[in-house]
Amino acid sequence: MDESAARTRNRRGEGGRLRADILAAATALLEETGSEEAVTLRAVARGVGIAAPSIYAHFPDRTAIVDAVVDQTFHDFTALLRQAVADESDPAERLRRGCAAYLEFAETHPQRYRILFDRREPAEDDPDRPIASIRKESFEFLADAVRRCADAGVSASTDPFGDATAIWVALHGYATLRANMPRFPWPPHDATLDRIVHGLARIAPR
Amino acid sequence: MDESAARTRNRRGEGGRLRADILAAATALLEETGSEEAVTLRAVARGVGIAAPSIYAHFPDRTAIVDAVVDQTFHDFTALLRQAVADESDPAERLRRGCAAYLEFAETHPQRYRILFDRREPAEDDPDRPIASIRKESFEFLADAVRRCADAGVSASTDPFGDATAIWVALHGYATLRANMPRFPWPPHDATLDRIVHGLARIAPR
DNA sequence: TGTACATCAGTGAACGCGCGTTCACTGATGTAC
DNA sequence: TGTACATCAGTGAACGCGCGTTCACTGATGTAC
Repeated sequence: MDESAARTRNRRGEGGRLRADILAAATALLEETGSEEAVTLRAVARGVGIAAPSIYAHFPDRTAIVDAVVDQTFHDFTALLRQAVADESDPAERLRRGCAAYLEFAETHPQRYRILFDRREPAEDDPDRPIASIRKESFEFLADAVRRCADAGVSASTDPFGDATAIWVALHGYATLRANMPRFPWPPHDATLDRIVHGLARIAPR
Repeated sequence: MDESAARTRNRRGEGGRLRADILAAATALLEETGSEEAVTLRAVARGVGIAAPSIYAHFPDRTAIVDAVVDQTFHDFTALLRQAVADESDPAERLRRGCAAYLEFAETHPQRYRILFDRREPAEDDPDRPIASIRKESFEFLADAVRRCADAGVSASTDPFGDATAIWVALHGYATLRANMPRFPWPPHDATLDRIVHGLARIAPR
């Protein structure tokens, strides 16, 4: 996203590259301004260094750009979660790592995290872009981790689904409040994570 | 907020009544649309049934309207919290009632709750409108309740501040996720409240 | 190897819209005499 | 009790702005012959 550089035209057959540039500019704009409304078609075009109408070759309208950012973000988010727990067989550590990765993503990309979870979902899901299912999927990830702890006897949970829900809301609340209140005297990251994992997943402290 | 009714002009000396009407319209607009950006000066004027410039007699600019809604909301919120725990001497029940009131406000006025906690605070607080202090104050309310539990020996907490923080983020996460995901299979309200109060405030189940 | 041409990536000007804000104003209401 | 007048609550028209979107276009790039 270099606004001043004169963009060199893509070669034939490489027009698709502009799509990636548009997406990158939109993502940067969202992350910088912290506002979905700031991601205007014209602002994105300025970010890429192209004329506004050029975007229409790659996206049907403004909302499609934002939607694409959401899709990309969801992909990045779940990939990070999956990667964080890969190769971890100890169920308690697995849960902890998953939670830590969740918070890490939210801290590294606060606005992209917001766009995933901080908007109200529609009464009925668009079959093409089921935001509710997307959210539920990342929740299921958590529920699975708690279930493993319960199955292994590491957690005293009698209701993994309910406990996973509690963990989820705590993670979400921590992620958003922490981003919104940088000057609050937050306890150390690890201490809060401990509270959440031990207190809510009913795992005894190590 | 009746858009069609022809508004009868306020009598002399009662011009201030329009201020209240503007505030009410702005609040209704925010609560209906769920978007701060939707609270435009012109939309508010339409809601009240007046010409847009009439607002300038009562508010210096658009942001002042939103600020006034925030101030009013903060007042309503803390008043509800205070009232919820008045006359309750049992510390555990006091904490529980405080948490329940917190969630109740967020559920009844989801968008007004959002406007309090779901925006990033500025790097430095405006001395006239210290949003950080406002938030901290409602948090202190929670910290005080946890402290009372610890002092009374009802809670096993060794760090009331840290535990109150954990409760706070869980309440906030629950409030916002619940509002954003009406179709998620939420466990019963009471069960989640129990998890939060018992698991995070370290109070043994009754 | 040269050239005419189709294709593709991207542009510039223009549109109508709603916005925040300003300005000069209007007309009902109350008050002084 | 009547009337002139100041005040107050609120208006209508206009401004410049950035927006999303449309339209006809341009000019470089590759290709067919």
